[in-house]
Amino acid sequence: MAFEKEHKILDGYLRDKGLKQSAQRRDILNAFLKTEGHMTVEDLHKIVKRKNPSIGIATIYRALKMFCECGLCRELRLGDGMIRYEHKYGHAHHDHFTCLKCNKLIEATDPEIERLQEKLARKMGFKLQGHLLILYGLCRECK
Amino acid sequence: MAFEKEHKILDGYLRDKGLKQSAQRRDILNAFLKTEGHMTVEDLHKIVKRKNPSIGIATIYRALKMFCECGLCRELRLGDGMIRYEHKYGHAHHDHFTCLKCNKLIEATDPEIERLQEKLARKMGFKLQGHLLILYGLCRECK
DNA sequence: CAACTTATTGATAATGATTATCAATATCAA
DNA sequence: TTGATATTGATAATCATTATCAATAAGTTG
Repeated sequence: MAFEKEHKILDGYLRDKGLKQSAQRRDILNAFLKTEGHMTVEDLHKIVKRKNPSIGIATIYRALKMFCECGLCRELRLGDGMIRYEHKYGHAHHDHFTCLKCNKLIEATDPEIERLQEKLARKMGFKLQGHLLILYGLCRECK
Repeated sequence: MAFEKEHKILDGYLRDKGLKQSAQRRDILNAFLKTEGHMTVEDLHKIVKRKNPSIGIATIYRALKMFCECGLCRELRLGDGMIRYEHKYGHAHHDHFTCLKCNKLIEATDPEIERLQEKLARKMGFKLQGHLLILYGLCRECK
């Protein structure tokens, strides 16, 4: 299954916090890492169930929250009432474009936009720590 | 109370859709318009209650949804689990900056960023119809 | 290895914002 | 004035997420 680096990050986090390991959490991490895209908790629950049918959904919630805390995962609130999760470790920062017709979600970045955000924040006297940018519209296929 | 223009917009919308007027909705619109900032449904409910103590919260939900449909109001999902509402009519487009310490919410815009978003979307083959940009960090007072 | 402390798990109850339902009432056109 | 129908307010339903809790597993210490 590999993913040694990611497991090492999780293990380091557990050690730092004095927490314990568990087979369930390892299974969830593997399923999370091998699944590309922007998962919902329910999506991941279904996937992990194939390997461990008795896993509870509360455990998925708990694990994803922990993965976010140790930098393996990023939370994504697109305004559809569900939190989505994507890989963070080893992935450059990016924003998102969602198609209003087919609901496709695509990653997008522009370093120039990032730079201007910094500049705007500075101009207003703020210390920028992060941002959320979602572009809405019609994708190539739907427009 | 004035706000003639905004009431005219609402009335036109009602006429177009074959809907009826109501004193409650007019009260809600006045309360909405006279309140600056980024209101939550509950905020507005409290305010309207001062004039009409028997107004139900469901009516506030319904009215705000309608105000959004006719362009008087904009919905704002900041990821804190509640939808916030702000004036849209007569207000230039703007994005938001939220302070992670004091939760202050401030409006911000940069026409250059807007332009680059258009460009980025075009480059990816998308037709841009809107965007959501929230900057997170520490404000002048908290940093 | 055994005993003990404590984190984890899975089931399920609780939460909380929003939506749907419904009978009573208000609006508006004929 | 009447009839059709939109609106209202109360409240039940929904649904994603969180909290609770007893049972179990992990890891530490003697």
